[in-house]
Amino acid sequence: ILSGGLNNRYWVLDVDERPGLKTLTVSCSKSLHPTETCLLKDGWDMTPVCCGDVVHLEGCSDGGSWVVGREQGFLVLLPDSLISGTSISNSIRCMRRAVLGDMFKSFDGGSKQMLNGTMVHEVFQRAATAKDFSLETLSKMADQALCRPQYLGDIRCQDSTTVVTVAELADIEENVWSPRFGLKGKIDVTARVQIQKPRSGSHRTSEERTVPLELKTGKESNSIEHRSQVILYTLMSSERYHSEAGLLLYLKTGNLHPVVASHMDRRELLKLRNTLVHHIHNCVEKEAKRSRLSKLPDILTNRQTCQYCPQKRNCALYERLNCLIYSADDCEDVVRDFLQQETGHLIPPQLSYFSHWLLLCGLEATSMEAKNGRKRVWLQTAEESEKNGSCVGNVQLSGPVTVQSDGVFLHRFQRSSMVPQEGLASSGLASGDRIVVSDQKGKLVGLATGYLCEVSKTSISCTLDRDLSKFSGVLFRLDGDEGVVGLSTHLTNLSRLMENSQDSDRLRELVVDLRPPEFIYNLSSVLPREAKDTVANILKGLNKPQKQAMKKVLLSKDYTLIVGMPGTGKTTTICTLVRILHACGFSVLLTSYTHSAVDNILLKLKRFRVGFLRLGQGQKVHPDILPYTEESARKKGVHTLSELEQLYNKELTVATTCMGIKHPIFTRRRFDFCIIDEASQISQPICLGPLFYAKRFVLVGDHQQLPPIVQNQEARSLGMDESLFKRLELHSEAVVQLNVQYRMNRQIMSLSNSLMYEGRLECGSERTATALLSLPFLLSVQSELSSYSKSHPQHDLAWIHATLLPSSPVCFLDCSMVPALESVEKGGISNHTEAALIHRLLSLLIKAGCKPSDIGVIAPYRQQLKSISALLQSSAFTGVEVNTVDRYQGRDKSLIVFSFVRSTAEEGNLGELLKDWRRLNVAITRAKHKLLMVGSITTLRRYAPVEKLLNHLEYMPICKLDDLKGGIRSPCSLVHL
DNA sequence: TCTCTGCTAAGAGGA
Repeated sequence: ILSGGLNNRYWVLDVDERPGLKTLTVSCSKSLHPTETCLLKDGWDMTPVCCGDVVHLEGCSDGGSWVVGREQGFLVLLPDSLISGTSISNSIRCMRRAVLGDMFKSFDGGSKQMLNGTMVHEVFQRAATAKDFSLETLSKMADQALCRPQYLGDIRCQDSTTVVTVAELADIEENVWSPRFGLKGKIDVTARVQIQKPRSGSHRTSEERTVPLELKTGKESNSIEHRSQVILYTLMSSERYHSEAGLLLYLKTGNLHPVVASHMDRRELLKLRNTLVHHIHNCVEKEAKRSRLSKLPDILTNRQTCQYCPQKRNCALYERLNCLIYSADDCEDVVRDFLQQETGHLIPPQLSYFSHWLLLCGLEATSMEAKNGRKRVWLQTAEESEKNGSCVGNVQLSGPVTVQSDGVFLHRFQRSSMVPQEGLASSGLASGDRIVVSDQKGKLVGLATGYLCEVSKTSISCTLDRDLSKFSGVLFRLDGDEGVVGLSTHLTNLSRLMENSQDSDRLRELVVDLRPPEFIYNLSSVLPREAKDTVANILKGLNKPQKQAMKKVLLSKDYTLIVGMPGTGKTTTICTLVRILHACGFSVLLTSYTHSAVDNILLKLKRFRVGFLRLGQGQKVHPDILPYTEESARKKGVHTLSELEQLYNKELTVATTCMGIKHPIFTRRRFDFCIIDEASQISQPICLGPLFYAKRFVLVGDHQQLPPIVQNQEARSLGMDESLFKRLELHSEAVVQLNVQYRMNRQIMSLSNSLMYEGRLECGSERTATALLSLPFLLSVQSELSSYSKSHPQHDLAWIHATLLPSSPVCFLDCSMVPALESVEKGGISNHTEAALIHRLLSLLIKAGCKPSDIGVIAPYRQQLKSISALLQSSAFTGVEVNTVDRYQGRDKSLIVFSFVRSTAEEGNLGELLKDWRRLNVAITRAKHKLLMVGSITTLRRYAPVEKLLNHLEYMPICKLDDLKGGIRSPCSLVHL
């Protein structure tokens, strides 16, 4: 989105370089006409700006020619990537460290001093808010701070002539997003101050200003880093307060330093920002059509500085990769020593693994960044965003703001009376959505974040992280916030895998070197005598492969892979496994990628009185599991470190998502086993995370079902969608297959057997094998159809009769000759004829007595779900679940209708989705009793997997809809039915 | 050519 004005955005069309001078040809118009020029000189010419970049220009433009030089103007590179103040001030010493810090985020372990700093900040901010700095109050507040649960367990103007008086606090911990300068940050204290300066005569002038005030609790260094931080806060809040100076307060000494920035200071800091953002955005580069990792800023060879750098391992790893990629190994002795010390324990294949995955993550990050929707908050007006359904504008605070127990602020907004009334409920935002609050004018961007609670026609309530009551009267906009989750967890896990430690060494052997897993041969050595009876009892309920799986896990020294084919009772198996391990006294870390998968197992486990601790945000946890969360345990009162330790150590079993491993519990606890469900859908770097905390692990999944989603095409082709489950499967001695299924009847199962499992899938019982759809009122529907046929002999309805029959569990309706062509819309691909046909079939099936809640409709494309749902609005269809293939994985329904969607008249481009065998396999294995497939065989034959399925189907009914006379040509003619 | 769920976050200080 390009624009002129205050937050202007220009596209760089051309870069002309000459010594000491860079000339950019830019345009802020979508048509790229007219163009303007921008002259960069006096050091600005070193800005790493490239063709195709978006820039923001400050200063004066004379008839379409900008000059950015020593005394005037700024250029902000890629301004929509907001860079934090601390990242920039960190880059002063070492740009390389700042870039690595952005990639490998949570790497800094923390220290006592940091914890102390956080607490002292809070005490000061509270005292300042209360305007009470008495010793008594301070010590009371300090005591309170010491008992605050979030700190528990987290172990890891001094100018003679000018007098500055802080008159009032405007805000504490104010959040600022500045799209103008491409900056973001949180300001410790925003203070209203009175500044009295001596004038040349005897008079003193006095003025009032609102300025950022930065607190420091450590040594009074008045360092360039500290002052830079203040300058950046002043700059990013300049549109709010128009201040030119800020304050730096050292709490240890009580000294207050005014920090006044010159143009030069701001200029140099913005140049640093530009360099930093350039490196962050260009971590991958193309060389002869192949992508590779880019070079980082140069390595600093200062022993003193590097010794304590939290990024030193990543720094060294990157340098080693450099040598691999660019075959340059002529480095200084100091550097060679450093590399040897940090990475000497790694062999080349391990470095390659790291390098390979870093590249994949870099590629994927590019694709994710392109889709990042957060910048809409400042680039799009509220009206534009409202049209997309991701925003509500023109709302005002209504009623008081109330503080909730968990420290969040409950706000209520209503549409301002100044603008035409329109229902809020239709906005597209729904309760539970994450939101960002900004002002309508775009001056106060990102004021607060939180969750929507309730959306009605007239008002919206939400819980926010900050109290906005002082903004009564201000017009706000609320934007849906998808958040910006980069790949820092991936990278952090990869980096940890390369660590020189026992845990990492072992995991590296298994995962990277693919060392064969080892097993012991005798169960009696692992089974405690007193647990034998209990275990034997639990085993009774299992079938043969399930029992084998249990045994294999107990005998494993490294890992076990459990292949859970569709319907084979994966959840039950995991639940039983946990019960057995629990009975043996083993501790278990139970995880999966999604909250719902974790809770599915826990819901079962709960019935067997196996205790567990569930970590994770209450908002995401299943209501019935909430009593087991840390949150609810804390409500009963946890006040001391030992109470907290007790809470964390009490249960043998701990459950959380793979991303939940940043929890402080993992700084202390190790587990005997880690079980990961859905493992075939988790990307390798994420799957590694929980494995660091367990001696042995169990991956449960099925690589014949859906793989991890990878957005970037190149990353996918380089293997990013290979899960750890798939990678380790080559060691067949570690694999147990659950092949006895209790879901599908014989005919439905045979599809999957011929498509994927080569006949290995078996029915668990004759009852499963022969179960059919129940349609109690089929007779009356049939007679209705017959009488319709009599009065309309031109419509041959034999195909409908055939389709409805419960005795034919698999049925393909071929629309090739109808024809039923797909349509490409903005939201994706859909097929209206298939949607209409499905609508009619469902009404008949429901009329025949099929319960709507027993029906699932599946399509590979979201847009098709929309067009089907739109037809199923009437209350008769309430309960029918319409969803994508991906979302149906792990679930089933008695009756499944699958819409293939794709159908083109000519040889067009085919999508990727249906080319995937695994997606098709998931789609056809969701039905228990009846599977109806709707699609155009002529088009679908071009997909290899569908072709194979169709060949198998020749033994089953395929209704060719061209056989009927007019009946389908206009599906509306079925309406009479 | 479109499938998707995870995540609070910027900063807390030392050498």
